Amino acid sequence: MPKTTPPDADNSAQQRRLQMADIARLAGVSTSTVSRALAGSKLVSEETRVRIMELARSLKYTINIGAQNLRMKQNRTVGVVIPYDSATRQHLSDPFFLSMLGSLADALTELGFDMLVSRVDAEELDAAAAPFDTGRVIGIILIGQWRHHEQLNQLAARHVPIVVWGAQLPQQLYCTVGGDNVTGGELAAAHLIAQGRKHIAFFGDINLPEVGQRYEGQCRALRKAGMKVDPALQVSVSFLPEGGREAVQELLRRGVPFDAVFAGSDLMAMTSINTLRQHGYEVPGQVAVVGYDDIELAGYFHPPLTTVQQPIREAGRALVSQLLELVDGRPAASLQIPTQLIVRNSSV
Amino acid sequence: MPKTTPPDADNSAQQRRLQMADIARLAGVSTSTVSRALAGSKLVSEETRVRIMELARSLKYTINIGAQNLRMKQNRTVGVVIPYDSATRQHLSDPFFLSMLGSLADALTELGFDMLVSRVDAEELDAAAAPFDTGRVIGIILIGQWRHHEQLNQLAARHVPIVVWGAQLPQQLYCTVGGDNVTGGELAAAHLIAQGRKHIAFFGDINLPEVGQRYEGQCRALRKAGMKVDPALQVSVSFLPEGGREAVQELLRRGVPFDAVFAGSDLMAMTSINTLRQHGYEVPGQVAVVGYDDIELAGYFHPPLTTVQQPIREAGRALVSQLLELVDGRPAASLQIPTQLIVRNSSV
DNA sequence: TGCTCAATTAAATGGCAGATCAAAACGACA
DNA sequence: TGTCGTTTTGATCTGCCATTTAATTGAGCA
Repeated sequence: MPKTTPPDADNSAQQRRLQMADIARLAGVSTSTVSRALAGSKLVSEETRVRIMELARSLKYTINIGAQNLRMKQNRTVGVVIPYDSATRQHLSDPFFLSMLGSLADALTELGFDMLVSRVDAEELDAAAAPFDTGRVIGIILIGQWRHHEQLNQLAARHVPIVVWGAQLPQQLYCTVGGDNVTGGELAAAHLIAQGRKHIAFFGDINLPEVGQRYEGQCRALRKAGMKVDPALQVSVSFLPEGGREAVQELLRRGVPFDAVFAGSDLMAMTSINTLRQHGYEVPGQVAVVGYDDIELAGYFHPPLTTVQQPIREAGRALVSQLLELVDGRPAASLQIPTQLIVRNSSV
Repeated sequence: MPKTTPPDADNSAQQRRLQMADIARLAGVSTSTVSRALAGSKLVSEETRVRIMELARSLKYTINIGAQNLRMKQNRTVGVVIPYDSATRQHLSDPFFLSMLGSLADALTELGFDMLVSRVDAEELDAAAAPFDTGRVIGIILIGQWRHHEQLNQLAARHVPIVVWGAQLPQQLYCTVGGDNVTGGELAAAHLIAQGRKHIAFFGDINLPEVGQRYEGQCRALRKAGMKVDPALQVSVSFLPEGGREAVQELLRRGVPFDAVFAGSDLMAMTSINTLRQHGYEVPGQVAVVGYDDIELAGYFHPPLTTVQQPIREAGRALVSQLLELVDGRPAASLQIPTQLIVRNSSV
């Protein structure tokens, strides 16, 4: 090959990103001065600082964060990891998780942090730490604990700063932030009992810590009311949208009488209602239904859905603040955020 | 506990991130060799490469991506920006946008890219380029064009690699990927006409490019059927969930007879149906309703919603591939992805 | 002239990659 | 045994883009 690519004039000229040295040259000062000026240091005179800042703004110059991070050994990016179930391919689809993502985005933006989102196979949660291991983020917020308690413990043992949205469990080394699922479940069931319902079914996979606690809450409410817990009324189904349909069908197959359903998520409640209707049941007339999460659509559903509201806004903030504690090397206690029953028409 | 934390030098030792030099020392080789080994260069023997890689893995060492990016002038992070309307505070809430986020996450993950998510005030779209200007991402995908055509043009003129989800507009300097809104609207309206509906209302802010095109599609279908377009049947309301309710109320106030509604989004269709029902209208008996987007819940609504399906999966992939074209300095044509009418019960 | 204080600069640093050159190990072959 | 060639590794130095420390300059003042 006689010639290689043109030496300079090429596309580098048209596109090369400005760097501090360029600003320095154009301003007739050294890079040190530019650096200090842009950082607002008192070591430069007011006059030159203003001059440099204006020049930078007019040229749309911004400091290269990567280089800055390298030099300062700091970083203002937080990793948000959403595990997905490789078996069911349950992706970023449940509206609740997506709302949580939004809430985190708000909380992080407010504090000037960036949000690096990634999805990992729930079976290989080790990979969740990758953005941390490679130095891209200062810590990880994981949405959805599922049943991977052990793997999460391992991450925490490795000193990966990580905060998990989910339930508190015994022997837990990592920090969780979650709603008060037991109370939430109790509120929901107590409400149904107060409405005179006698046979309250529970839909949801009670092996998942959060769902299990909600069921525990229901059982507590039943006991308090002097009613007995009937295992035949508990149907374990996945979190997938079809879950509701499957649960209703399974319940009908069992032939157990029921007059109320407490579903582990709003999505499940909605599909349950639809399926119940297809089978000729009236909601709430014959079967009262209560969901969980209070996703945005809950109020717009037909009938408007009674549900336990998850404190999304506070959750986002709490997750972030606990993570920052960990990042700073302080211990971060797990938090439980109060939940609230929102009564709408699906249960009264 | 009598003793405080163990004495020796170590939480610095335990906490300091390993770097290449450490691995080199532990492996008894030079950093050059480590670098070459981890990069898979042929200049190291198979044997030492394996040895070094195993050592690295056992120590959970990973190359510092920031430093690597700086050195190699490369980067595998893409920015995804969601504008929000500061007036209405419409946040990351419409399920459609959230699904899009999920789809992008998939498409990017598949190609080994990271996703940096941020939200910016729609009135200050300049800020959308910040993650690019600061070198954190190689380009920007913007979800939601709204009415900020001009600002987007400016960004493109600045050579910010940016791809926008939205409608193609005249004199557009930036690349868009979007559904075929005109055809989508036409399909929806033609379907309603075929069902014998005579007075089809349209709900949605037609100043938004995408919505405007959907309305245009409806008008085209009407004209083709020899029906005339009645402006009184077009109700401009925001994309907020309450939009549906407001639109129904406004339409009733106008006193125009109608027997069908084509709503600009599924969310709006759902709230419209609810409001119609409250006012004593049967859906689809008296009023047929068609939505737009085919969000996950559409099929689980009551009645299951007829809607125009947005090609989310393809959209995510297309957005990414066009962005990568731009990043590589090639021009990227705007794309329109075909849409499809999903007929369910709300309209038949 | 000597000295202090403020403003600025030169130079080192951060963690890694790549290029170059030198050194060493190894085998082959005369 | 000595020479040559090949393969593998080491040492060094520079560049990426910024920050920071120590050094330098200039002005003001006794």
